[in-house]
Amino acid sequence: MVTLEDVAKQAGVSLATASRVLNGSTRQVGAALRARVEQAADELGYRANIAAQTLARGASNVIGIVVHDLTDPYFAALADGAMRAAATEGLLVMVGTTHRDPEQEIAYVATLNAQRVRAVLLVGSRVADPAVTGRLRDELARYQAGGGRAACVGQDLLGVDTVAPANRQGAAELARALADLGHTRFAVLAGPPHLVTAADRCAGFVEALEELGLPAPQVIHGPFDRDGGYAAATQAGDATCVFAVNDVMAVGALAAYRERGVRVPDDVSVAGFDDIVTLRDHVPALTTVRLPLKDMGARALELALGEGDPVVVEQVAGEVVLRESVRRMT
Amino acid sequence: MVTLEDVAKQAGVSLATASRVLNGSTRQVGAALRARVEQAADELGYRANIAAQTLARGASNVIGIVVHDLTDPYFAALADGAMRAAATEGLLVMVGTTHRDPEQEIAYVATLNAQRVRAVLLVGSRVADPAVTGRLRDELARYQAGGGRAACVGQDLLGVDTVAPANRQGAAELARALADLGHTRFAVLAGPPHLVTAADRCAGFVEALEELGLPAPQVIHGPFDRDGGYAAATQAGDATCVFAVNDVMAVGALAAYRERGVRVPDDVSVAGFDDIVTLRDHVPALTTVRLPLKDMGARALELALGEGDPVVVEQVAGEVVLRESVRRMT
DNA sequence: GCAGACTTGGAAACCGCTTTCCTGGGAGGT
DNA sequence: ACCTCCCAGGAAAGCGGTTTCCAAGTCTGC
Repeated sequence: MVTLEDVAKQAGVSLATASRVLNGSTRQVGAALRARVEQAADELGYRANIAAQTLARGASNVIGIVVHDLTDPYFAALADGAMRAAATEGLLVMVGTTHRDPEQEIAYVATLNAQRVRAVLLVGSRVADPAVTGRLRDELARYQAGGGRAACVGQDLLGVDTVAPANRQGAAELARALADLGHTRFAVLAGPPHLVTAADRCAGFVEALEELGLPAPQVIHGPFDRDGGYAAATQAGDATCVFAVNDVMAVGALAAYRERGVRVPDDVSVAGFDDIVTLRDHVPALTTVRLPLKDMGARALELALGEGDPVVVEQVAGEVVLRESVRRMT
Repeated sequence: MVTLEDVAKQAGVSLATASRVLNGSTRQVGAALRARVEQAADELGYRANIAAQTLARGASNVIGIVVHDLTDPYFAALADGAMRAAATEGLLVMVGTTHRDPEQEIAYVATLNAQRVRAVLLVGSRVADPAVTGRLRDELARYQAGGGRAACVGQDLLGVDTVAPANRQGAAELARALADLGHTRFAVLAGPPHLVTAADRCAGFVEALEELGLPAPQVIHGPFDRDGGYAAATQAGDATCVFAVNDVMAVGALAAYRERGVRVPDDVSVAGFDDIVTLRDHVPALTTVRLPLKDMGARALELALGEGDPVVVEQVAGEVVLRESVRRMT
């Protein structure tokens, strides 16, 4: 590989001058030398070694993003938002997928720490297990002790800047909207009990129904994905309206109903949560709670990059979007 | 940050010994010292500085993946496949999204080169513009001249190892399958004319029809995305069967028909290409050509990591999947 | 009990770049 | 004309590791 020294030699200047010309500096370099250096670099096809720069400068321009699964459009949208924001800041992005394995998440934070990345973004829902969360917090603390910055999208469980969707409120609003339509018997496809996002959405929904004086819904736990929604839907009893705690599960539920000849929304209404863009053409169109995922990703990056010493927790409100997957009763 | 020197000092050993204990080496270290070093590292919370390691070792364990758009499930699946493969190799992944801007793609390759990444994967369709492709090739050549490895998923345009979906054949098979169902009047929602993937799929389809002695289809160009499919569908004439060159466009087309009250497949049949997983619950279920996207991503990484000096180009066959979005005529 | 072969630990060179510090020369002030 | 100040250019000291090369010790075999 061509090094800066090669360029300097070819241009007949010192290393320092070559560095100042090519890799940015506050110092001026005379026009003549500048031209010679640039020409030499061009002829030789010089590319600065970023590892060396990072080492010398003591700061890198890489950020790390940790998500569960890139093929899940929810994470893809969040990651995309963060990546676009990173690009405008001239930052490079390292992406890690954990496939929901907390150990992987911890390992990834350690690695990003080793990379001395400028910031790390933890995206997605975490389990409430204090042992695992504790170790993740330790690893993050270690990273932050070394000057690293971190932010997270999801719950405020980690003691870092957080962009938190207002899961409880969103679910509660949805519940009220559905009750407004005349529904009284509900089921919740609630996802895993220990997953905080899922639990919050479920709780918000249940509480809102309680406040309205409606009977408690049937709560069915299961995996947080499409197949989980599918399976849970087959267990739902005589509810007139089913709330899946995320859109992907709702789609699974719709598939289950379709296969069994249960008409949506005629026989049963279905609602989800997130408003995944890829699903906007789904039939029937899904009633859901819209979250501004891209903005949330971008905002998380902003928080991570910011100086703010006190830990910031931003609630992001969702917006209930009624579509054809629910019907008015009576 | 805690450095190796801090650890060595705390353990009362030399830098060399500490390095050998903590960061892997062929050399043995005595059990007593080893234990002291490990304890010191643990107490101090030492994390090796990867930038320094990369510099010293002259090799990094990072690979770069360049995709157009992570929120497009096609790229997400490909990237996911590659990332899973990378994880099993213990490699870190740097992901860049270009949003279809060729300049960004070139810039990203330059940056990955500067990072001295082990390999770079270019994923996705490229435009046929020789000027742009030439510059990308130059940048890649420069990278490879420095010992870098590259592979690409898409067309064999770059002179690097390539995993290429058999677009022509897949489209041709699809055409024959549709003709078998009795269709004779076709339209192709063909995407941008200069996009090689789109052009190949269109050409394969058109040629197959020609071979069958059927009339040439109406070819409608437009963007390669959902809205492109939507717009193109509104321009389709009296075809009984519409082929969108990718699934996302097909979904757009289905949306357009739905809005206009055109029934699919009763009034018109629709087929796509890719078999995007997220769309498997779409209604009506989409007839398409299945591509093993995850495997392709993984395979591309394998090729990039491999030693093989001669450039490998692997064709990956697609499989026609007939679903309810098409009907039998007669 | 001793020469020679292996091991183990440490000193120091090196990876490629940034940046501080120093030097010499030209500009500006009086 | 002299002195100061400023600025462009270069030498060299890091940044945090790895690895080569030595030296000293430990084992073996006879």
